[in-house]
Amino acid sequence: MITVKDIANKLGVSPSTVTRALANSSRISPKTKQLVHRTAAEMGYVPNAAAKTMRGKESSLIGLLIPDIENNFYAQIAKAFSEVCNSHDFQLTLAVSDDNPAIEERHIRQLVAARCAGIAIVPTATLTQHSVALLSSRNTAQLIRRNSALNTDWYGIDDVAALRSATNCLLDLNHQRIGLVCGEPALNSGSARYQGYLSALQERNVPIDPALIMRGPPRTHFAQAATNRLRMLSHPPSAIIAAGAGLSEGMLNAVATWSKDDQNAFSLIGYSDSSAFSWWGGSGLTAIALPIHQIAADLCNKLIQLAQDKESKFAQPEDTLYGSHLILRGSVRPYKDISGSVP
Amino acid sequence: MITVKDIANKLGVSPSTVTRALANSSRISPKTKQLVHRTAAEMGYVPNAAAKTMRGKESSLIGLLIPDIENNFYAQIAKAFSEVCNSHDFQLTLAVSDDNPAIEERHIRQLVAARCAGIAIVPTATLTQHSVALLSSRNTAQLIRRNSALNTDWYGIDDVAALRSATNCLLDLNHQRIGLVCGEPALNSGSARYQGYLSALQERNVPIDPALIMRGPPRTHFAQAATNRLRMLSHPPSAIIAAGAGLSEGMLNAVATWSKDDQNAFSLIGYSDSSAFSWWGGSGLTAIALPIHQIAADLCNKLIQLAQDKESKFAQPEDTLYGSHLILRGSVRPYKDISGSVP
DNA sequence: TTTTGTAGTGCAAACGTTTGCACTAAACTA
DNA sequence: TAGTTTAGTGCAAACGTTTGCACTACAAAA
Repeated sequence: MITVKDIANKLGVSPSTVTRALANSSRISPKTKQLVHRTAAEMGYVPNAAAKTMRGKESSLIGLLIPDIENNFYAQIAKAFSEVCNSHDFQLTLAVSDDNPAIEERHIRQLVAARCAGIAIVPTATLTQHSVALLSSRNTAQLIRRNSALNTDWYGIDDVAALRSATNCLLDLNHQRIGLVCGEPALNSGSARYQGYLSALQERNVPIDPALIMRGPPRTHFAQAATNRLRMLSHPPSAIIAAGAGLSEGMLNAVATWSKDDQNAFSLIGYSDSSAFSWWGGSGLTAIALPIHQIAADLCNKLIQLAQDKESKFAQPEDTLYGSHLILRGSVRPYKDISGSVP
Repeated sequence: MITVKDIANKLGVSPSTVTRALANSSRISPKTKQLVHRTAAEMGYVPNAAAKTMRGKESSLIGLLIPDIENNFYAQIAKAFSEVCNSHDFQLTLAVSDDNPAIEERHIRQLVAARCAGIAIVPTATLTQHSVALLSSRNTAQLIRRNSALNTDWYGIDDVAALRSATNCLLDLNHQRIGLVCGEPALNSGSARYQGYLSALQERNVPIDPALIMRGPPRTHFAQAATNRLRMLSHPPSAIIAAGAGLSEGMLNAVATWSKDDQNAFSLIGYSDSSAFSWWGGSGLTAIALPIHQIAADLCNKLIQLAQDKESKFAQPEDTLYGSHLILRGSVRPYKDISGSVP
């Protein structure tokens, strides 16, 4: 591989002149600059990022650590990061934790070893102590989920409002028994969504049936099982809300195995809209739509800004909340009592 | 940040002893090893990957360059890469080209600058000359698409067979006019899929109507427009095959805007199965299923192996083909002539 | 006792880039 | 003319890790 030294030798100048010319320093004569640039291009010079990192203390890598990449929600985040990184000449490293704290720690160690300029993380509910320690002195920000052990910026959704509006939508259509598939209490996102659901019911004095509330790990598998359990209840709900991106996937996987009649017996609401939801079931899946691209892009920009501004590094961490809105599709229908007790 | 030198100073030994101890060299006494390991952990030492790269000539990064990440097909690839990289202590850097050769070149330059141990690429149809030159001396492999300007291994699908079987499936159900939404001729994948379609028709002596064949860039937008054009034909097809992952997305986006009657008037086949396809339209989308996780994992393993075995580096590039199978769902129905000309 | 072997450790160089400082030569200023 | 500035360039050190070579003890062999 060609190095600055090779270019310098070929041109009979010193390596420093070459670097400065390539960096467009004002202290190099225009002729020299042009010559260096041309020669570098001719020789196929590509700077060595590792060497640059060595001197500068930090690489131009931005780390993104997410639980899943197959889920469209996280894919959208990755897309936004890719775009922002590219436009600022940073490079994206993707790490997938599969919601496993051990794998997560492994990835964090790698990201720190790479001296990433910034790290964005959707943390698991139970970050290991090592993970916390590794991240503590680095430029880090949390996305969607917020782990209080991490003293960082957080970019998230106003989930209380999001779930309240989803629940209200169903209440407006006379649903009274609304199933909720939700993240476990250890997840702040799960708790906020749960609170939103609860408060909507309470405001209307609708009785709360704990049997309708399924809380567990934010995984597809759990949601699939939970959704099937809701269906099998002796007194089942008439509607189900999946309060998470992975959970929505699980819910839909479950429903896909049901009979047509059963499918029609439940109104459904998913979390984080995706284009696949508009195809769903012929009439589409009603879903909570999030400005997720915007959130991810904002966060990525913030990380890059923090990496570049040495001063702003000592600012207090802030929380940034984003709103959401409901997209109504065919999966939500007005409740009709089929028991016959009321005309 | 803690360095080996810091550990060495604290212990009163030399940096080389520390490195060797951490690397479990047989030439270090067990006591020293244990001491060093403990001290390193206590001090929170995390090795500097850049320094390691400097010495070793190569980083432990694996670059993955794909056209899109929101499409489930590519997300599955990224997932497989993430898993394999993690299990071999490599790190994944993700680059999204959006099928734009200029962005692609930019990313390639970054990947080369990072001295990636291996680069996997789903190339655009028209790689720039610079891109080709940058990749020429690096450990590279192509995935799915194959650009002949790149003299590398290729891991792809037997697309002729895949499209032949999809087309035959429709012919078996008496469809005669089958629309094809396909990648442009400059893409080898597009050409192979086109050939598969053609050969199936020819083998049964079914007339080929060029109006039914839409070839263009492998983008969602193109496919959406093309699908809408097929519907508007004065003599429209009774079935449509989307011969690409992005193209399937476009086709479904188009169909989602149609009337229920029109939706039922067309049998549909998508490319690269995903869980969302099983939800599609209530009865599911028939699709060509690919062992994409396996393909991506195999390729990633190969890249890592090549990066580690110095000898195998000079082997001739090979093509590896994978089979596919059709998953039948409700979107494909037998053809019924509704013109009334035949009973 | 001398020689040979070996276990354990240290020294120093190298990887490629950047940058503070020093230097030269030419162009000004007084 | 002598002193001062300025433009342009070079020298050398530093970043953190690894590794070939050299070195010191001490043990085993002759």
